[in-house]
Amino acid sequence: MTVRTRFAPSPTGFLHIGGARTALFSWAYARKHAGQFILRIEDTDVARSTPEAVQAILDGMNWLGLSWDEGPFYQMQRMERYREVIDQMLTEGKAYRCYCSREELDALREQQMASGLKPRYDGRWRPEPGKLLPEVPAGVEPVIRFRNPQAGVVEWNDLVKGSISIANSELDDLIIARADGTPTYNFCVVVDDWDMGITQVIRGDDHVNNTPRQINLLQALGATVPQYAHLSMILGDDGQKLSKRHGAVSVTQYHDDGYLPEAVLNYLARLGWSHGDDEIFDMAQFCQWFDLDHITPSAAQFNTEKLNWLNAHYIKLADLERLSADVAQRLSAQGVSVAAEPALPAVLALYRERANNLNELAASVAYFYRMPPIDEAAYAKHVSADVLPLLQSLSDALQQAEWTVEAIHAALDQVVKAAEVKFPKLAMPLRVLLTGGAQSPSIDAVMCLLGRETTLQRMHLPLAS
RNA sequence: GUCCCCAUCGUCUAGAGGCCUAGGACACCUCCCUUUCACGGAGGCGACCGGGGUUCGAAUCCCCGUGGGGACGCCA
Repeated sequence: MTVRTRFAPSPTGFLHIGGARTALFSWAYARKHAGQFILRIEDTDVARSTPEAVQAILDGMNWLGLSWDEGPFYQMQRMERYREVIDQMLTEGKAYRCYCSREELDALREQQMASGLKPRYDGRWRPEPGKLLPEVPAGVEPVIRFRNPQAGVVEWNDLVKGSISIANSELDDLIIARADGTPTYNFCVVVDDWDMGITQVIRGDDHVNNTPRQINLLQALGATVPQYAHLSMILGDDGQKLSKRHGAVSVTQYHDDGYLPEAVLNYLARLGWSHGDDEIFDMAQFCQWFDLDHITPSAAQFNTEKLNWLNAHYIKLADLERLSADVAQRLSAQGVSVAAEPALPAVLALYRERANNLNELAASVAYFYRMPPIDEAAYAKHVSADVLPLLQSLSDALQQAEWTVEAIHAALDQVVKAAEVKFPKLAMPLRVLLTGGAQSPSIDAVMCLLGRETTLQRMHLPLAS
C-alpha cells in the first residue's frame, strides 16, 4: 500500500514553526516511501478562517519548498460529502440528534467540574432500547452526536509515543454537526482521512486526545484506521510555550530576518528527530534518512543560536549569484542601490564567511556602494595625527600601483617598513576610513574591490582636513 | 479536578541490558592561525529527576514518587 500523508492546517493564522515541522515530517515521510503528500485546509471554523491565512500558509510551504502532490483541498467545499455521511449515520443509528441548549451543557459542565469529574456529555438524548427520551423542545435546532461506544478501550500503537490506550468511559458522544448543520473538526478529519486514503497521520500531540474519538468514528464508518504519529510540541527559546503573544512567528518571518530556507529546514529536521550524530544535511539526504522511529517523544526547545550556526553554514555554501540577488534586494530596501562595480558576487565572496544572516551580510557590504557613516570611537582610536604621513605616502604609492591584491599589499608593506611601524598601525586607520569601522576582511582585498578611485578618495578624508 | 503523555550536559540530541570512566552538535572558556573582527583548527567545561525493584550487570526493563506538558468547546 502506498504511503499517503497529509498536512491539515486550519487557516486561522500563519504557518508557524511548529506547523512547519509537522509539515516537514509528513512531507519527508511521504518522500521517503515514494508516497503522496496531501495538503488539506481545515476551514470549517468559518468565523476564524481567512483567505489571507490560507495564502500565508501556502507562502510558508512554498518558501520552505514543501511541495504537495494533491490539494489543497478545502473542507468547506466538501460539505455535501459530510452531510451524506451524517445522514447515513443517522439512518443507521450511529448518530443521533441532541436538543440540549448551550446553557444546559454549560451548567452540566460546571456541575461536573465542581464535583471533581471530567466534564462530559451525559447522554440524555442518546437513544437506548426501552429508554424514554425527553420531549423535543420547540424552536431548538438539534446538534448531531456520534454514538460513541461506552465499554472497552481504544488502543493504538502510536508511531512516536508507543502504545496509548484510553477507556471509552472517558469519552462522550461528541458533536459531529452543529445546530446550523455544519460538521465539526473531528468528524471532518475522519471523513477526509478516510476518503483521501491517508495511511499515516503525522500531527501535533495536542491531538492525542482526539485520536480515540476519531478511531471510534472510523470504525463506525467501517473505514481503515490509519497509523498515528504524534509529534511533541516545540517550545520557545525560553522554554515557554509558543503563542501569538509569545514568540510564535510565521516561517516567512525567517526569510525577512535573513535566514535561508535550507537552514531553517535543516534546523527543524533536527528538532525532535535525529540520525546518529549527523547535524548537517540537505533535504534529499533527509528524505532518505527520515523515519518515525527516531523521533523524540518529549517536547523540544527552540534554539536560535543553533539555527544561526546552520544559517551561517549555508550562507558559506550558497551559490553566489543566488546570494547576490537576495542581498541586492535587501540593500535596495535600505535605499542602497548596488552599482555594477564592485560586482556584488565578488564582494559577497569576501564577506559571506562572517555573516550569521542575510541582513547582516547586506549591512556589512553596504559601504561598497555608498559612503559609510564613520564609527567615531574607532576613528578616534586609530586615525591619530601620526598616521597621516603614512596615509600620505601610501596614497602616493597607490597612485600608480597595479590594482591587484598583491600589488596593494606590497605598497602597504613598503610604507610600513619605511616608517618602521607594525602593520596594524596602517591597516586599522585604513579600515576605519574605507569601511567606516574597525572590522573588515583583509584590508588589501577590501581596497582591491573598492577600486582605486574610491579608496584614494576615502583615504584623503583626514588628509584634507 | 479527571484522563493522557513526557523526563540524558544550559539547549538539540546519541543511547533498544554489558561497546557508557555516557558520544556528537550549538552556546561558553582556553590556545593556535592572524592584518582587526570573523572563519577555521586543537583542547576544556558540562547530564542519565529521586526512590525502590528485576538482573551477574540498568541511562536503557518494571513500580512508586516528583516535576513538566497536553486534553477535557456547537475551536481546530
